[in-house]
Amino acid sequence: MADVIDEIEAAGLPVEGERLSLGVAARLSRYLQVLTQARKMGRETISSQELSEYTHINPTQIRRDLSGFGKFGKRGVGYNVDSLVAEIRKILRTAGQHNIALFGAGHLGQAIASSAIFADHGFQVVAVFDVDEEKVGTEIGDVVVRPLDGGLAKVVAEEEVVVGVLAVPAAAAQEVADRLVEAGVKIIFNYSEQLLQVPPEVTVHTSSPAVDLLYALYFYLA
Amino acid sequence: MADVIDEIEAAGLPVEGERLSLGVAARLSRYLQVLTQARKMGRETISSQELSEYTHINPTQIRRDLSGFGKFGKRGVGYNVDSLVAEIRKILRTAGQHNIALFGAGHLGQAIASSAIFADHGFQVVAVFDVDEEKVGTEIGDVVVRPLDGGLAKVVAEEEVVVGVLAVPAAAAQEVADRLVEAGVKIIFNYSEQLLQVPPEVTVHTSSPAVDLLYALYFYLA
DNA sequence: TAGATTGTTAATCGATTAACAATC
DNA sequence: TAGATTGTTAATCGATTAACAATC
Repeated sequence: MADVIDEIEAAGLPVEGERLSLGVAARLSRYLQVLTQARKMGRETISSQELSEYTHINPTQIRRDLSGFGKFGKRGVGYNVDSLVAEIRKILRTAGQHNIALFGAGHLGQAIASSAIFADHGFQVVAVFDVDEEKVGTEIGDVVVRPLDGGLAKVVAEEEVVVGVLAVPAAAAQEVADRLVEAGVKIIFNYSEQLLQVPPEVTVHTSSPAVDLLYALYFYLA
Repeated sequence: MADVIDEIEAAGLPVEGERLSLGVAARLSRYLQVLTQARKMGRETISSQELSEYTHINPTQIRRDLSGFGKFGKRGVGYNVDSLVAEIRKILRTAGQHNIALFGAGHLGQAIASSAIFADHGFQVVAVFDVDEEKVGTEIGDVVVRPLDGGLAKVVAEEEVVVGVLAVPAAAAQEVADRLVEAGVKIIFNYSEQLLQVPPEVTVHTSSPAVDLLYALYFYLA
């Protein structure tokens, strides 16, 4: 049996139950976003060619990624949007609901809280924190803004928060990160420019639109 | 001479004047962001190990990327932050100033306009457009909000706008994209969830924080 | 049937990694 | 000198691409 798995792996194909490679997981996430949006637009099927146009990922790569997990497409037609969404969610094991705590109720925080993009992928903002006393007590979405020291650890535990999103000024980001680490949060999403220091078991994702722009510009200018 | 270049290329090293590979350009952009921030924090040198912690890119990969363009580091010490910023900007040919037009003066638009992240990398918001008549005429940063049909093509030409940033609702994104294409803008940065249709010479970058989150979550849950 | 698109192969290219001498 | 970190090699692994038979 181990021989068979070795053989499958040698062929470069993903194995059920195995951890996905970084690249495959990243690409599947991108397919999922396009599919989710295509579904909203009423699309029933989509081809690897179209997925490629929206993700800038090679169509052969897309077919290869997907065919590793099953025969999801129909030749001559493409992939059924609904069923492919379900399949990828199964593969990524993110079919459920995940709770987020948001820090910062300024423009960025309000933009995030009111964006559909998190909700579309099963993320729900269950708590918002801000240091500004004028903002504390106001409502964002249907969540009341709490003071920063308003029982963060308790909220994380009770609401099963798995992700902390930082939409605070750079100067405040490290302190909030420290509190999140202390409360046991393992994933931090950093929208500030601040470089964060965290223990190795915590993952920080820094969102950097300007970096993407530099990169796009290079190919435009060159 | 061509033989020498062939040999260098065969060794996998970048050649002066050649177009960078997608991967190298993307990674250099990320190094640049971390270096920019490290400089703000008063750091004078940084090691490949530290760059790796902030970018999640392998330290050997980082040294390899950089050594392809010159010997920028000091053994036992690391890289000088200031000079490495200058070197990478030279390599990416993005040392200059680039102008942006922003669409949408809501929470997201205001967050973008007031963020330091674009400014840090030489991008300047030179015009803001919005359909909302109440917002038209107000100031964001030091730019007055214009009506959406307020001479977009003229602004693009006169202010040398190279990038259009969409911070509008999904329903409005395609129309703005069409107008940008018509005005000759070749790079569109899309913060809405909308999948945009554009001609092949135009590049769309869709910023998708939720996608990054899905991806991070996969490794946390698995 | 004709056209389109998947699933898959095979060949190439670029990324990743460990290891270590060179050297600050 | 001792410790740290670069620059570079070599070996492996994963991504990319073209091509095309299978089949809807």
